[in-house]
Amino acid sequence: MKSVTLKDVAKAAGVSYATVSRALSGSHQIGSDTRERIIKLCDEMGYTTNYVARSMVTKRTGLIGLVVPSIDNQFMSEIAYYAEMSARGHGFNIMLCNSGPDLKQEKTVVKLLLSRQVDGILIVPQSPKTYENIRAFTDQVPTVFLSENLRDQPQSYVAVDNSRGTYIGTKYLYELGHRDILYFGRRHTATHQLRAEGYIRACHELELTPRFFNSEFTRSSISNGYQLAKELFTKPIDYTAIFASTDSNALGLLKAADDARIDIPGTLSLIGFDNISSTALPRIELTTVEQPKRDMAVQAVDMLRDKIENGTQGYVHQILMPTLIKRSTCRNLNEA
Amino acid sequence: MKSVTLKDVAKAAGVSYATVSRALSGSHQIGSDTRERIIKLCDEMGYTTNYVARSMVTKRTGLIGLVVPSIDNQFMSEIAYYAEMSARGHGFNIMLCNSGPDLKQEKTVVKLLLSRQVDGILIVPQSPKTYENIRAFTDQVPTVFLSENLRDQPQSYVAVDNSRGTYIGTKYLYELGHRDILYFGRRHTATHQLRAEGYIRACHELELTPRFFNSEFTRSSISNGYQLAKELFTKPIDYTAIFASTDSNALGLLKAADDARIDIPGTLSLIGFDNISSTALPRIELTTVEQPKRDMAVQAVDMLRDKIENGTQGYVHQILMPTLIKRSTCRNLNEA
DNA sequence: CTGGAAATCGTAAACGTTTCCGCTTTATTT
DNA sequence: AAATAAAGCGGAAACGTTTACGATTTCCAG
Repeated sequence: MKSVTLKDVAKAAGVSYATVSRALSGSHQIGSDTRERIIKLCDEMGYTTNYVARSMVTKRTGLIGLVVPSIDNQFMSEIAYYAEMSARGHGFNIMLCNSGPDLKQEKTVVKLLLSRQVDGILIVPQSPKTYENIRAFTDQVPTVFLSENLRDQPQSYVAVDNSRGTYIGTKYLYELGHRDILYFGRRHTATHQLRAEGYIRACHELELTPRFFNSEFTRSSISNGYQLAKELFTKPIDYTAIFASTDSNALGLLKAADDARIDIPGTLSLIGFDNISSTALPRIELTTVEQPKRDMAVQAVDMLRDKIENGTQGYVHQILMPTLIKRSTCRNLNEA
Repeated sequence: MKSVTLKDVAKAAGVSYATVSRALSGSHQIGSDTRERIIKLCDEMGYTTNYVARSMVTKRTGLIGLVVPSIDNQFMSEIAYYAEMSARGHGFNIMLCNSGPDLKQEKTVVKLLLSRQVDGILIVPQSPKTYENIRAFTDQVPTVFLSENLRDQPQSYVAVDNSRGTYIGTKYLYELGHRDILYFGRRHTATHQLRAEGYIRACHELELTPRFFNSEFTRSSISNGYQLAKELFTKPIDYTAIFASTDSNALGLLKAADDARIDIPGTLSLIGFDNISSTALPRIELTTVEQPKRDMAVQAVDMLRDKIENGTQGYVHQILMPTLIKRSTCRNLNEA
């Protein structure tokens, strides 16, 4: 269990431990012959540098805190995957925290991460209130958000262009011949306001009348979508397509549609938003608008690295383009 | 950016910084009046203890390395969720690493975690070779595996009883009237050998003849399952049920069955293994054998905590019971 | 009133690095 | 050949804690 330290290899090499440190760090304050000798000795003795001791003096841990509402969520786990890969490629490690359902826990974990001396924090906010919830800490450590929920806040974030996502989605439905499109799902957070906005904008351009069926749910989940759709389908269906605010909602609606024997896409077309991996599954094949999760993650860590390594001040809003993923839940009315 | 240290609050309180440390740590070596005064002062000044400095002296980081092949994988992200929750509840934080597709990267991240001075490692191996791949490190830090791949190795692990899982699954199919059951998928890793074993054992008990359709794939994925099933369905179907070695394989087979217009469960019943969350989706509703991911995760961190905090030597194999999740892909032949 | 135990607090060492400073030795310049 | 620069290395401080040890004070029993 006792690991070998700089002192140990210094003694073995007959040099001071400062020299060993220099040999490892690639400093040019050292002769190339002694460097090689020391490096060889190091892995002979199985030396590995102690990051926590290094952190003590360098004031940098090489740690990035990743806080997500819950990692068992396809969107977040994909983000986490790419973020970790990219971060590690640049010498950073990820400390993972679930911020859980309530703001208290979210605050707790970012406090914890500060105690852990992380160099930066990557956070997908659990609610629009997240910003004020952790505002006290965001000036203590570089932070970038993964959400468009903070439009008017002096915080860095990267996100898809939510508005454009719904915009291109409804345009696509229009091209397919749909003239009565219902927007289904959440509307009351900033992100979802933007999505609704893009839908409205497209409607106006195409001279369609926007129609909403809203939920008061604070969380998009399949079961919430299911419940809401159950309610929706008690009423007559006087529309040919539905734009669901999230894939989860769309999946819930799909289930309710099956219950009600409503054929999708036969009698009703459906499009979602996010392109979580479940949407590609057989028998689902949901047409949807993709959030470029990979790009989001790597751009977020790039942004964070810039803040950390260059001490960049100020904030930047990085908006990524959504793309349409055409699958099997939208019917082309023109080919009738 | 400059944070307040023990010294700062000591100066403000007019005591030595050892006293402040004692006040925070709940030591009895201090008067209750001064303790309260100091504690109040601490959060007035916004003091938070520096974990890396503490780690220097205590030789404990309170960090657990979690290495998974890839976190964007429903099984692993669920494990990660419960592991993080449980770990944090006990004062530990999770350092997340994707071990990627190759053994080299797995070894690299484990080495990295050692440098990071983690107190323990939780690892879901990416291959049966993982054990020898990282054997050099497992005696340097408490390690527990999340896999039944190491039966004969002196390593701690927690896993489902894979053999029992397929055993109860095929018994269930039998009860439903199935007499010709094909086992579909992988067979050549220890885990999958065990699954095949349970199937064979049940077959013998029930006087059925075990039949296999094997893949040489080293990884269970939907697309691999799809390809394999494509091949399978070129031949005549002289069985009434299929036991897929993993849910992923089952999902791929489902797609191939749809392609081939084979009705599931109408003409063919299907059962999977793992109960990844996708299996519960509408239009999928896969009957499957569940791995108790939550229990696995918390038991794994319990085991790890025991090793860390009590220095427990030796190894323990914790086998958890699988449960059958009855959904909609198995037809009851008795109700014909 | 006194002796000693208990309570409270300060001093200092230690953890394993990195890095500044200065010393010696070698190489370069005029 | 002498003066100067540069290269290579050691010494020591510093990072912010915890904790063993020792010193001082308080308190109560005898």
